[in-house]
Amino acid sequence: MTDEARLRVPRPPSLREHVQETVRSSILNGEFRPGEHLIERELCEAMQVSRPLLREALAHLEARGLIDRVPSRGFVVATPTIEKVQALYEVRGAIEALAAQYFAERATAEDVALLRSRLEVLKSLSDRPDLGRVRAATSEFYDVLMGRCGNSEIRTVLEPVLDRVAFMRTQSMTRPGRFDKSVAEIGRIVDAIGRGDAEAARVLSVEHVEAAGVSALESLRETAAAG
Amino acid sequence: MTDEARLRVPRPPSLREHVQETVRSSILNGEFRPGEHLIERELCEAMQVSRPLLREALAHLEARGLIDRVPSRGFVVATPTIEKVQALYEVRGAIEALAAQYFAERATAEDVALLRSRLEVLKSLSDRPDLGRVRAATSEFYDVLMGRCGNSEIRTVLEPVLDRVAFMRTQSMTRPGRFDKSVAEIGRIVDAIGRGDAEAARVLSVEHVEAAGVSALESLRETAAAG
DNA sequence: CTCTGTCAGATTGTATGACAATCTTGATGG
DNA sequence: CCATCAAGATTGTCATACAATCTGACAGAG
Repeated sequence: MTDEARLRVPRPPSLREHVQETVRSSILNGEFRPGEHLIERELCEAMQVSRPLLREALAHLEARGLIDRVPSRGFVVATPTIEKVQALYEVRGAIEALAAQYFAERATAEDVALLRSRLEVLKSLSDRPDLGRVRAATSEFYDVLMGRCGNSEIRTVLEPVLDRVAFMRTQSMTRPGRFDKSVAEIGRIVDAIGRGDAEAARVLSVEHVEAAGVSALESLRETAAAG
Repeated sequence: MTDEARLRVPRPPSLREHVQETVRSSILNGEFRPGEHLIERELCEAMQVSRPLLREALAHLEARGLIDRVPSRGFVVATPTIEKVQALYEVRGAIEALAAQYFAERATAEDVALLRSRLEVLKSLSDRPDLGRVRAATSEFYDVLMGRCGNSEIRTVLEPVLDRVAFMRTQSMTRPGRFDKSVAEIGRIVDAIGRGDAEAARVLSVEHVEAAGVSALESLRETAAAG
């Protein structure tokens, strides 16, 4: 396995993969709004790819829950209802707690140091919270947490969940004080991990995601009321 | 939402959906073995559908982790390694525990009664464990557990995980005594749910899936050693 | 006899164009 | 203003095509 990974020659990402990531990131950063109808011909022209290829990519994104298929109408960007967001945050809490717990139990000192360094990046952004930077730093933190917690499947399960609440997350991060609180909570989780206190890491993670969920639901209700 | 669900007129499953389910069930019941190469032209001919349509279906299954894409070689049925199965059972435990916990906290008496009836079906199979019947009954039990636990997203997250260990599960169920033990464990979970003891339901679920994982890994090691 | 290079065949990756079924929209007429 | 209908847009699906790449076999070199 080590050899396999080390000797692998990097392949250029396939065209389909590229299409998929393009649509995905367009949704994640809000370029395509929830409920928006994705018109295949338009996307094909914009990206200069064939319709079968685009539809393959969309099928992939549909399976991940990022878009919905409406019969005879095609694909629309998934709309987060209150119930769905609530449910997603509950699931996210359980899985993230598992990741934190395993990280505390299984990670090496080097892994913990890396996690700490990602946390430092987040902390350094507290002064001037640039949305793009915050997203990138958060994503890198999760990369380490999911990638080195000793359970390779947590990533495959958690990633779609994070994608589906990504838009909520950036919205709730802009709420006054939420970002600092969030970083502080994550700091306590990392501290628990550093102590090797898996149970504390687990509980703190559940609480952290719960708080994040409350914040996300608040901003969702606001925008729903405003719209 | 209630209206939406109640008023929906049943649509015939689209062709693509049908293709997808056909390939999926062929993998789940072991007709396509792990590692097997899926040749597109053959599948197209067998199902009498076009290649773009088949590839859409395969893209969907790839996103769910049931098949892997090998560059320039196409799709192969995902191979469960020891590490992956271990990791999947850990994740499954966390999510299933969440479902059981919420079921205990949120379900109505009617829901609990329905869950109990599904359990009775499982118990009734203890005498003569027919593999097909066991699978069907287990799947129906999970349908109720996931569908009525008060969190609609648990299903979307747990289902792919269950799919990916489906083959392991049927294998480990045939181990002497495992099925009866499994049913007994599930019985204790349902009892806890019936008492409204969410914490017990959670812990018992984690333990149940842990035991199931041990059994699955044992049979995986055996077949690995035999092959 | 083993290794290496090469070539044909098989298979994927991707594109084009097409057409019926269905939905939406706007116009028409009451 | 409302109901009806026709035109246009869009999806669902197909057949076909072709270059790039992989596989396996075969031939030649050491």
